[in-house]
Amino acid sequence: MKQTGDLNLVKKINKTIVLNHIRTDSPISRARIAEVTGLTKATVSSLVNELLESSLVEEIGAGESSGGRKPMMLLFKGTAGYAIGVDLGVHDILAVLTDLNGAIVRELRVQHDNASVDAVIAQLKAVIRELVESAPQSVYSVIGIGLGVPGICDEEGRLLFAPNLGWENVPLQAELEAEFGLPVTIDNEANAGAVGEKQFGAGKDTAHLVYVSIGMGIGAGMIIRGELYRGATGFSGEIGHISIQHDGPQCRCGSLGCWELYASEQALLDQARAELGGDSASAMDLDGLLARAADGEAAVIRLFERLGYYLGVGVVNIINAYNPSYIILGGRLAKGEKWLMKPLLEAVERRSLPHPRAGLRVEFSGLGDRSTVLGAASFAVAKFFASTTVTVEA
Amino acid sequence: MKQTGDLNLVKKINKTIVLNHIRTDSPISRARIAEVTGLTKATVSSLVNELLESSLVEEIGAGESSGGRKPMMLLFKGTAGYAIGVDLGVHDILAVLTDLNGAIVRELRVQHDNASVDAVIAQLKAVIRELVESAPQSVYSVIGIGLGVPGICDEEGRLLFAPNLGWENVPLQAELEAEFGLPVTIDNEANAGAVGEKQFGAGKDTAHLVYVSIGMGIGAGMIIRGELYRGATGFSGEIGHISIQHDGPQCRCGSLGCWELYASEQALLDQARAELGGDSASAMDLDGLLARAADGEAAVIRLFERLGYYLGVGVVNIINAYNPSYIILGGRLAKGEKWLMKPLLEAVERRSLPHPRAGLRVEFSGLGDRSTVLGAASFAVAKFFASTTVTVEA
DNA sequence: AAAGTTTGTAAATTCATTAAACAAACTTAG
DNA sequence: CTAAGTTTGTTTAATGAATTTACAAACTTT
Repeated sequence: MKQTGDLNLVKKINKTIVLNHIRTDSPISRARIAEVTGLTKATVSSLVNELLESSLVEEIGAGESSGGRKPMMLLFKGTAGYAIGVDLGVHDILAVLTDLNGAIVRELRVQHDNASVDAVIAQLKAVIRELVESAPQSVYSVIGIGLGVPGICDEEGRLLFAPNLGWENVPLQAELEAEFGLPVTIDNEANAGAVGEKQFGAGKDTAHLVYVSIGMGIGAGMIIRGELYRGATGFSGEIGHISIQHDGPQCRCGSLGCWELYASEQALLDQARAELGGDSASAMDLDGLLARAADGEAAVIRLFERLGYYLGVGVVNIINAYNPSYIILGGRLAKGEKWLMKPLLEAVERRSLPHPRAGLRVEFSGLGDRSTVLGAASFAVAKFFASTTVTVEA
Repeated sequence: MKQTGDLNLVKKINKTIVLNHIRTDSPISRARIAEVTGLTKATVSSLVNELLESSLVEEIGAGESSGGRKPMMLLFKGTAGYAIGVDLGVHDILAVLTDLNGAIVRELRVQHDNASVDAVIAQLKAVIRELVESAPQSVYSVIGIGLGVPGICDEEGRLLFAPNLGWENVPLQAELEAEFGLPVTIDNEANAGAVGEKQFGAGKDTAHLVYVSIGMGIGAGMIIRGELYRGATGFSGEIGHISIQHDGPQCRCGSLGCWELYASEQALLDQARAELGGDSASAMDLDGLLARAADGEAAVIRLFERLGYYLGVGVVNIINAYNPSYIILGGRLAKGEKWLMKPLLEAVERRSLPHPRAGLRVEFSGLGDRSTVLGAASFAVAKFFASTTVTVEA
């Protein structure tokens, strides 16, 4: 149902606007906020005072005058609370404690051998517990936990299916909420990564971006009209299973010629085994191949370059169908950027339609492997603010 | 910029809610509107009275009592104004006059031979003129014109590129606005078709649907969160140029193995020419082939069935990437539904991921070739209401 | 030092919603 | 057929957030 309007809603809307301006354009004065928002100075004053009282905003002293009274500059108080973001990987857990601005305060990485679901969950809880306990004193303390997982989730935060972990139907959200008594948000790691890039990466001012996570498989998170798009039932973004060869090899998903059979880490390893031969197993994992490419081994470099081409083929499909303004490539394979980028961009240049391509940026993530944790943390922050903020599009 | 809140906004929001309830649930009483919206009876009364004054709503007499005073039933007055929707095809123009409910009042079809851009525009104007002049007397008379075109448009309503018409850079919107002095909205025919299906087809209650228009090429209109998604720069939906064979035949777009090389009307005709041979040209257009298939000619039926398979391959890509709840197939090739549907659904069943497929419907359009005109007309209606209506999501 | 600017607050006004009360119109039970 | 209860829709007063207008404070410029 659509929400009805009343005075309370009006106040929420305007408070949100004021707060968001302080969050993005700080330091800023009351007068300047009034000017850019169209609200009157009196209204802004009143709302700012409430924000000051709730400790979400602070005054940091007078700013430069432009020929009159000096303005009192306002700052969003990121340290009024803290959020926890977790990236549950296939072999490791990366977790961060961030402030409300998304600035990382503390970071923990631990390996896990996925001996059992319970064992990993126990490790997960231990890591989160440590971050919760190390959070600085603050007004709101830890406001929530966000989690990115390598699989698909339903709306109740159950991890339905995570092929690379071998997990099915794990009620992670309920488990963690019971353990910590904090709001927990769970989503696919690609979705979290997309949000991370949108909030903290080069995609900051981008309403339509696609984050492609290239690991053992390929997944995507899509930001549409500034918001994460989850599909009708929450399962969008399985672009690894777009077929780029309709009569190609069988994929475990049941289809033929899926993109990730050509352009994922798994594909790279399979190709390396088939074509390089005779090498030790240890040199045949991703890091081994990256090292050999860095050593200048031509056959390995050719493997990466062909992978770059295949990545390009799939990226072209994204461009023509979605017309995003930014495509960000992340995940473990991003480490091969040096050899992947050129053939990828060549394929994009040659094969995508000119109109959707115009103005498009295609880049590897600048956040490295932190897109997902940061996105996950920002889920928690978003949930914290969601109860008190509303917006209306013009 | 986000819109600020004031009392005026509150009123707009609530008026929109009340009007939309009357539009969708009529006949309905004031008391019932208050009950379902959560607004007080007093507020509803006041807003309804304004709607009555603006002639958008009418009272149609007392309804059934359930043990008290009889309710006065309200109806949306669809005949308070009229809209014009036009589908500019490659060989013909289909235009309708609808009331504000989208009910077709009059329909015109004319052929055009595309002798020149100006000649077609002249025909277009003549058709629209006739519909404008035949519109019944009403409070708001004709409120706008919507146009679906076989090509891509920019935000100023210029038809940038229409390969099958051979047009480039035609400022259609400006031309028509100057001619008729009415608001004109122009968009791709697939986008208009998607809106038509969403408003008037089987996709009524669907927030996420994809309309696939299969003609000489293949295009898509995507409804996301109940709204048409146009991409970052307005060029989304070119799914005909998703490659389903990365090393396949050259497409005129520059890529290889594009879906529409396998699954469009053009593809069918090409395949028929290559494989059937020795037939008269007249039996080689779509209608000819449909007739031959209807006659039971096995070779032709096999052609349609193979096309159905290829359609299925592309539909699977849509399912895995978007996770829509409804995929509607329209366009000229929809006439071949009888032979296309089975292999298409088989491919979907076998190749798409179970989670995104769950609950999905894949159907040929029930609106026939009217999806686009109806959607175009509803652009005009939407624009008419846009100035006075606002909504906020819960 | 005087004049002009800019910032931020204060007081009075506006206006759409809500809450409460009520009149009108109707059904039903005895 | 009357009295009681229900439902509809309007009226009235209260609420509260934004706006308008005015103004004091603080600063720069001439």
